[in-house]
Amino acid sequence: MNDRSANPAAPSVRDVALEAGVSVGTVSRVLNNGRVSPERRARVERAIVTLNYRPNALARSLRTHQSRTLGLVIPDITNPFFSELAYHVEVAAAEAGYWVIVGSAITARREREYLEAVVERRVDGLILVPHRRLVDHVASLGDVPLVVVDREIEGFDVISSDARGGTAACIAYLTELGHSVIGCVAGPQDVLPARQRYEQYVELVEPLLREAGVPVSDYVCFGQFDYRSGFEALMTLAGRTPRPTAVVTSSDQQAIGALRACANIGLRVPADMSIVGFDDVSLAELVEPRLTTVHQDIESMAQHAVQRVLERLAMPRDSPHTPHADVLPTELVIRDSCGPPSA
Amino acid sequence: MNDRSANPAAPSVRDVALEAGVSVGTVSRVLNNGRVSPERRARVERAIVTLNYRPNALARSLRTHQSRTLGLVIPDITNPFFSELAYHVEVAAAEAGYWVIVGSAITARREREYLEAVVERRVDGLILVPHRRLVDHVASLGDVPLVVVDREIEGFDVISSDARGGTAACIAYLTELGHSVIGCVAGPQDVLPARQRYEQYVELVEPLLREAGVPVSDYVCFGQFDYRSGFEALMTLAGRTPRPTAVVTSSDQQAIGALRACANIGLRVPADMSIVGFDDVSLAELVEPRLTTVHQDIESMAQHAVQRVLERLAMPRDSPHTPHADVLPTELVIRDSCGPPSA
DNA sequence: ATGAAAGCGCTAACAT
DNA sequence: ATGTTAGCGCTTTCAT
Repeated sequence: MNDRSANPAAPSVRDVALEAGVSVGTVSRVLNNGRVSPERRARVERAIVTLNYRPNALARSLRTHQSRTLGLVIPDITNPFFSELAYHVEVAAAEAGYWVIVGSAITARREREYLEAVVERRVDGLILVPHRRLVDHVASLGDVPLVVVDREIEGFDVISSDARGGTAACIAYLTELGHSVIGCVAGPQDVLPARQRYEQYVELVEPLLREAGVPVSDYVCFGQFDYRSGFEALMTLAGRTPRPTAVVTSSDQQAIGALRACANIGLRVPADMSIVGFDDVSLAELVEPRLTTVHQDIESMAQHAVQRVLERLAMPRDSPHTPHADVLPTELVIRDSCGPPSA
Repeated sequence: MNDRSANPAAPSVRDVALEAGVSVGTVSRVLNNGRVSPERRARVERAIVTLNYRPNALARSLRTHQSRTLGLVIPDITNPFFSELAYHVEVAAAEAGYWVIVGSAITARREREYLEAVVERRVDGLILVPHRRLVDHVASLGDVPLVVVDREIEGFDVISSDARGGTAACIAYLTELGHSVIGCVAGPQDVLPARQRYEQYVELVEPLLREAGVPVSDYVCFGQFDYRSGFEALMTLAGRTPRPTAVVTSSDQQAIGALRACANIGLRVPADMSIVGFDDVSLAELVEPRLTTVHQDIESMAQHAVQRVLERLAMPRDSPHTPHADVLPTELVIRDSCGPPSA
């Protein structure tokens, strides 16, 4: 290892002690608000300023077995849902005196690497939005307190929001408006909330479609959560006969992609086509038309996640615990992208 | 400190050595690909698996004086420009075998805290997008290699993109289209690229406006980089007489906010109003109409930043170095939000 | 209240 | 090639 990369001048407790004319123990005590006479405390503090001393968090954590750091591993920091989650997790953690290391794990392999890196860094706890359901590698992580957000892993605490309820609210709203031929842009089915949204859709819409004599399967397109999937799905759905008059999606990004597709093929929203999103990211009310969507309280999810992980970390490791599941309420936000069918 | 929060069972090199019947030195050597006989190597590797051992990165860094970690401190992870930057920095760093800790510092105070935390964690280098120009606290950080992105701090390496050139290209394009009364949504003037965009605008548009007998100051609105500022600015600008037929902005988010405002007051884009963005975040081509904007190569900025910081970190600390400034080219991407003035 | 000293988990220099 | 050991910078007994 190249030792030149060490900061040659970084002062240590020892240097501070020397400068202040006290022992290292005393320096450590002022650093940690221990009992120190005012006179010596002042001397130490002066020395700290003089030397521009900064405690080495590595050494400190090594000694105390805690880092006051949480790890957050998400699939894609570029996705507004996750970047907002990251933001709120940071804020909630900071409030409790914790830092967070976030890792954006675009692939499952990368996720595994991140998880390991973060554990090797001895974070005190872990918040994870895993890629898929079956994450065997979490088991090998040791007994770091871990909470899963927006997904589900057997045996761990999970924080999610009420996907079924949200979807049901969408469908109810649309049928009330007069729609019956309702399409669905579904998300990846190995992701829990996407599956729930899909299942709830089928449960509610299949009867309607059967009445019209068409198979539900023709009115569902599976894809990712991204814009492109929404775009492509809408192109497909718009080709069905009878053409759906409304489409529910699994993310705002899909919905915005669908909006784009409508614009491209001359379908007016909502006159010719109603679109409903999912998530209510801040962009939702800035597109044209403003998106009717299902609001997920990301801030609250973040707060619950941090609280749970801190809770786990405060209890003895071997204490028995049943995993806890928090399902946060979800709410339909009505804006401009839905209306009665024009036919 | 509460010792219960330590992982009680986390095995150490010593445990592995015991299990494998070798010395700690040998274990360390297999961990670091040193010379070890195949036979003992195998024994150690087996022990590692058996114990589910993970090296303690803290102890390792403490000993070697390097963490193979970079710190990235940005103003707001929620802003797509920065989240894309974060993503690409992570990728570029990973390629070189480095991890990155990202901190989203919404306030200047928070920025200072992050910078300190990250230095205390002994990151090998730092990439920073500072809040304001005058960041006295970076000086007190010690001599960590630091590169500044998209801003400028005296004495440090900086990576930026050609804001002036980008703005000039917008204006040229608009005048070619026939516009002369061009408004401007400016960004915070203590942020370098925002100031450059503004200055370039004034330089180019003031002569045009003077001809029309109106003061430029009436055609500029200052704000943040966010949607709301763009929205509000456009509302103001649309009230001027003569009404501008085109507006240049300082970010895509501003531009999207402006698009919204146009929709609200019944201004068609681009027929009644041309809008040009800045940044070309992935969202730009997904709004309706698709945004004509100035493309910044975020990926390239990220790569340059990582490369520079790695470079600094490889050279001896006391070696003389003139700060380097990389200004990356910028490019006008023509999509649908601009057209000739209809009047 | 303070100093001396042990030790957190690891690597690297030194012996062998 | 392998074992032994000092020490990275810190906190925390244990004496005093």
